[in-house]
Amino acid sequence: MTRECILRVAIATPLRRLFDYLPPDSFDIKNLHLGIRVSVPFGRRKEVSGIIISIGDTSDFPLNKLKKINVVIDKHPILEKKHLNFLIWASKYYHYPIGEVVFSALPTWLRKNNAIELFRESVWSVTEKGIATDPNLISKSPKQAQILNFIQQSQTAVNESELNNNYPRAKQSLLALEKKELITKELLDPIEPAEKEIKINKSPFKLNKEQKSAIKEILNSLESSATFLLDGLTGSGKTEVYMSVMEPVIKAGRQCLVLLPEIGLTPQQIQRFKDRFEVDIAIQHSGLSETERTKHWQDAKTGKAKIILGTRSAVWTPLANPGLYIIDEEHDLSYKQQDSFRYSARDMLIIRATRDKRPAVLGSATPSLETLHNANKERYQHLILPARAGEAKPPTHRILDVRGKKMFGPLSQLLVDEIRTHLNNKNQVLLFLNRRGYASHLYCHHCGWKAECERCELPYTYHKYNNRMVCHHCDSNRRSIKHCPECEEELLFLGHGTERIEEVLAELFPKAIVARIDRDTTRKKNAMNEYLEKIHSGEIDILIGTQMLAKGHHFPNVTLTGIVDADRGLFSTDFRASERLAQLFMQVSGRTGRGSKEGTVVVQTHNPEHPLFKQLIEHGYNYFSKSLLQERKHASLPPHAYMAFLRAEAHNANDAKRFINDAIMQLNLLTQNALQLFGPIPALIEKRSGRYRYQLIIQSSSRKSLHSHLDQWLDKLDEMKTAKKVRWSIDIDPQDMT
DNA sequence: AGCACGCCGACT
DNA sequence: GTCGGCGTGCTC
Repeated sequence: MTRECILRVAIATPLRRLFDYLPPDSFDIKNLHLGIRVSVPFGRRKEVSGIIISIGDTSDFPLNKLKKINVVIDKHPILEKKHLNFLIWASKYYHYPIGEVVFSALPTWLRKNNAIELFRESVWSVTEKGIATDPNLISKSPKQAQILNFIQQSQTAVNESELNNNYPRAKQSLLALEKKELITKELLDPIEPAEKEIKINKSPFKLNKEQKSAIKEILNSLESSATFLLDGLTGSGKTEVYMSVMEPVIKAGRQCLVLLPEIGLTPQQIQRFKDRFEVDIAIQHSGLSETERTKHWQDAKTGKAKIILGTRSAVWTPLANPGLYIIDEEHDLSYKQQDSFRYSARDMLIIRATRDKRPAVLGSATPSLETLHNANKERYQHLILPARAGEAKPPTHRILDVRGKKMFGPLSQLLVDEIRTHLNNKNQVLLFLNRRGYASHLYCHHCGWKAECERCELPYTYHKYNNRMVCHHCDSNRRSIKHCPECEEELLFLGHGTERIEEVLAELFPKAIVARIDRDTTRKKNAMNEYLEKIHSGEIDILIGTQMLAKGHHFPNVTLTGIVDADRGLFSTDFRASERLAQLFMQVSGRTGRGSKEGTVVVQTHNPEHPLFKQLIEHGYNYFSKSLLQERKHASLPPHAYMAFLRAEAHNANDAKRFINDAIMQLNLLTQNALQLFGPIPALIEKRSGRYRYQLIIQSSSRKSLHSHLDQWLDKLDEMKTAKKVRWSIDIDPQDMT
């Protein structure tokens, strides 16, 4: 019997399985390795890219029906075995199709069929015709003229990345010039550059005792897979600890993967790392061009880059020589992908570190309950940084009971008086309201008509600056109306947004310079940075902001922070709402006051007796989180239980409900009712973009029993008739009920 | 997800 | 008569 060579290939398709292929004719089997990309025929498609996941000599599929691989694309694995195994693990853990997972770990450029093995940088030089051409004669296109001039002036060929840095979106102009035969392109050989000398600059800060001892603890574990929770307020010097630990790791030739929240990966933050470490830094950022991203990805894979800095998806970047894994603000929601492949970058980072026998450091001032639970169980080492001596004093908190008090729109008389005092003392004020726009509802007092988004059946938010009604759930918007379409009476506003505060302040404090910072005012590219500069220079008196202002920034001249509406989220049906509110409360409180200036945080509420405020203010986040963990324990909720959601959406609510009910039946058959099931329950926002959404909560006290039957169950779901009418997905360790 | 096959409505 | 609508079925 001849031994067949069967290649099991992952293909980017929603099917949760591998596909078996035969090697191409007259191909030396020795050159086939795991992690190599191949082009294969797939269904009716002739050329689809896949990655070899395993090689064997048997197939469950009839041998005579196996197809042959068209072309082997790579000589060397594009994903190393170790990394591939990690991806396979992730695919199994999240019960998500292996092909999708494996391909999501590649930069888009390499996901496609014929991409070359190593990214080769383009260099441009002038042709003879180009030398003879006066750039000023290309008068129609000033940009082309500038670029041609630049290349002419250069002694040698110019790197495309340099041109891109000097001239944003230079590519088009380059191609145009190439077409005119004025310049020509060459591809640089991917020569391994001589190992760059590692230069690390001194920290401008002096470390305190706690920082030093935290650094020592982590450094003692560099060869182990210990996980650390670095627990410290903003301004307690977490980043200094990260950098101090990175230093010896990089000196030893190892790499550091650093994850930051989506809004934390700012140019300033990147610069901080660049100032300290003069080494290759690979940045994984959505703002980068595809070629740059591919280049950074490859620098990480070859080990050239010593630091990999990125948001959620950077957790999939391959590393040649991992040394340390860091995740800042580990509680941040942006680390959980909320669609398609719903992974948690924090959890994946810890798994990677463990598999690599390298330490992971999770930083946060307001750790998630999951992480605190693990720290309490001593699975993680809890390192606490107190606020810096001589720096920010903890702010004073005050609850403003606004029941029955005079209101100026969203602001109470009490708050207005506070603002006035602080402005008179030449200090800045920050007002926090997590709602954009002018009014959250637009309704008719006469007949009760409400302006609603038809697709979501939720009220439109009125935005005054552009006179539009915007659905904050699906982003659809339309021109606003003044009069009721039913009875022609004038429409009224209900509920306040940041725009409204701006308006009220303009009346009450006509001389104060007010800046409103939300997604509407920072849409333009550099707007946020311009605002930040003005705030730091003291040009601005009052800042109004949404969530955007709650994280990452620090405003030393702000002495008063007002939480305008603390009541929202106090009584939500989502069991995580109070955790979130507490985190937000702490984050907002941590924005202010440094040095001599003391900060005050005031909270406007109609529920001054609520234990959340009392516990947070009197005992702090740590104490509060302990009592939350107790509650979760009594209620058997995460982290004291393990959860998965089956989510389904359909145009017809009954289709979604019927699907969930069928799914429940199937699961109970498989597990003999061993799992706790709750459903079908409508999603927090039941209808979104025209689809009704229902979910099934699957819960168990054991992770193993939760996962053990899911694969079989999902196969059953694929076959169900009712599944055809819905879009469904599985969410492991779900983070919110939306 | 793609992609093709297939069976019914309004048009060059 | 055909172009094209999106239901259904399949992918080694």
